Amino acid sequence: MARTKGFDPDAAVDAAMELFWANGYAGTTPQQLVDAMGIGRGSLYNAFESKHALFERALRRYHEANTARLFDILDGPGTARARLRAALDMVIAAARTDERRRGCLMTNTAVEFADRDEPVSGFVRATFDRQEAAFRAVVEEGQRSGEIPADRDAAALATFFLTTTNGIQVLARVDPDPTRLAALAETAMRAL
Amino acid sequence: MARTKGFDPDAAVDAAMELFWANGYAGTTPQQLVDAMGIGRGSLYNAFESKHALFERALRRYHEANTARLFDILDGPGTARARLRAALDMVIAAARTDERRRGCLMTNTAVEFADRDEPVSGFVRATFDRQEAAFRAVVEEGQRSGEIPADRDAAALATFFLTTTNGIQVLARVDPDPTRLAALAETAMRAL
DNA sequence: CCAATACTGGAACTTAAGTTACAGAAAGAG
DNA sequence: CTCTTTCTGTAACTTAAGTTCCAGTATTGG
Repeated sequence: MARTKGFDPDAAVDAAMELFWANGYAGTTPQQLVDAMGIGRGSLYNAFESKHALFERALRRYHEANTARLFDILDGPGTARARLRAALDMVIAAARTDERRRGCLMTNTAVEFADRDEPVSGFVRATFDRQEAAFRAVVEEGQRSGEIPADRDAAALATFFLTTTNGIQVLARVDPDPTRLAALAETAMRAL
Repeated sequence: MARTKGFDPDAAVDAAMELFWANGYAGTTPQQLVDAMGIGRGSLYNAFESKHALFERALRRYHEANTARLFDILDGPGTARARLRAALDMVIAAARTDERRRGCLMTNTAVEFADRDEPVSGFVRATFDRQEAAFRAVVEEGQRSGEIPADRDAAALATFFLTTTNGIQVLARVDPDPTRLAALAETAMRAL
C-alpha cells in the first residue's frame, strides 16, 4: 500500500539522543542529526515533526533506557540501605566511566531549559519528582524496618539523594577523570 | 585625545552576565545583549571582542560577584561546622529566592560547555576545585578542633559539599518553588 | 579651537540553522 | 502488474546569528 521506512526509527532516536546528550539541544544541529542518524533531511522531518519534537522523543527514550535503571535498583530487592547505596554506586560508576563526559541528559536538560520550555522542563521536573518519591519510599521502608532512625526527615533525605545524584552529574560533565567521586557514596550514606 | 566610552563597561558586563546566567551561552543572542546592555552593535564588538569573549568576562565577573560569597563564608569567622552550615544555608537561600530560576552560572556553564571549550570549562573546573579545597580546609580545621571526627575522609567530605551545592543549583533551575530545599542543610550536615 | 583618536548607531554581509518542497523510488493491496 | 501511498535525497527557502564596516560624532591634549 505504501513504501516502508528504510531505517529503524528507534535506532535513529537513539542516535539523536546520543547527540543531544553530549552536546545539548541548542548545541546539536540538523546536519549533525542527519549524519548521526544516517538518514536524509527529508526522512528526518517526515518521520519526526521537528528538531524539538525529536528532542522530546529522545528525552523520553533516555528516560526509559537510562533513568529507569535507578528505579530498578530502588524498587528492587535488598535492604533499604543496600538499595540506596547501590543507587549511589550506580550513578557514580556511570559518571566515572563516562569518558565522553555526557553526564545525565535529564540533568543537562534541566539546566539548559530551566523555565524556557514548559513541556520539556515539566517532563524533567516530573522525572525528578518520581526519583525523589522513589528515594523517599525506600527511606521510609528503612525506617519501618529499623535500618534508618525513625526520627529522620524522610522527605528531606529523599531531596538530599536527588540533589546528590544531580550534583554528581554536574561534576561528571567538567571533570575528565572524576576519581574523587569514588568515596562519595560512603560519605552521603552517613546522612541517613 | 579621543572620544570616551558612552557607557560603563562593567555595568554592561553585568547586564550580559545576567542574560547568560538566565539563558545560557547559546541561548543568548547579540540582539538580546545589545538590548540589555543598552548599547549599539558597534560598541559591543568594539569594547568586547566577540560574544565568546564577552561571555568569558561575564563568567569572571560572576565569579567575583557571586562565587566569592561562598569563600567569604568558608574563610570567614566562626566554628568549622557553623561555616559549613552557613555555606549550605546561603546556597539554599539563594536558590529559594531566585524566582527567575537562574541557578548558578558556574553550574550552568559546567553543564552547557562540558568538554567543548577548554578555556571555559577549564575555568569552571578551577573554580570547582577551589571550592572543594575551601570546603576541605574547613573540614580539616574542624577535625583538628574536634568538631568533626578525625576518622572522616576530609577529601570525600569536600567533594560531597561540592556536589551537594551543585545539585541544589540544578533543582533551582527546574523547580518553580524549591521549598523542599529548606530542610536539606540539616540533612547534609549529618554526613560530617 | 584644532587635530588626532576612539567612540557610536546602524546598515550590510556571511554563514548556517531549521524547515519545506518536490521529483522520483519503492512497497503492498488488489 | 499497476495503482496508491509513503518513503527518500536533494535543492531551495527564510530567518537570524554573529560579525564587520563605515560614516559620523564626541572627547581631549596641545
